[in-house]
Amino acid sequence: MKRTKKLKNAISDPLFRDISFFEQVYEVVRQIPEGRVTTYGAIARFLGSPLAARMVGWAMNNSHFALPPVPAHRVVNRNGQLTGKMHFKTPDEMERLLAQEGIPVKNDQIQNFLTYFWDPNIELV
DNA sequence: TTGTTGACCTCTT
DNA sequence: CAAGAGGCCAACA
Repeated sequence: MKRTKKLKNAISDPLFRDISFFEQVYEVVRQIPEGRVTTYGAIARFLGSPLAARMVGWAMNNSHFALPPVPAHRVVNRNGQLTGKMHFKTPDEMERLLAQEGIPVKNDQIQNFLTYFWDPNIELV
């Protein structure tokens, strides 16, 4: 499918949504329950591309445009680090949102990460 | 159109 | 055990 121009519109215009890798990522992220987190790799694997974790990162970068809003703060890297915190409105936004949901964060690192980890490959059959 | 660059992960020296 | 490279898909110059 030709999608160069179309996809560009889809990204820049939230109302012009298209089924793309990005959209799939958004869908998964929206399924993350409150107070739980998942990883880029888990999402990538769930979408059928275990090695496409970087793309998930890219998707999150554009998640600001997505409607309905995507809880991007619930996605961290494999170690439970808040690697994307600098891409929020304010650097402490991500940590604040997580803490608000009852997830302890210290030095950009989620404490007891495995306790809060939510794997779409298991939860979403 | 080609090359570089990502909010990353995994396998290989 | 540490370090490097490859891989994925899309954006941008």
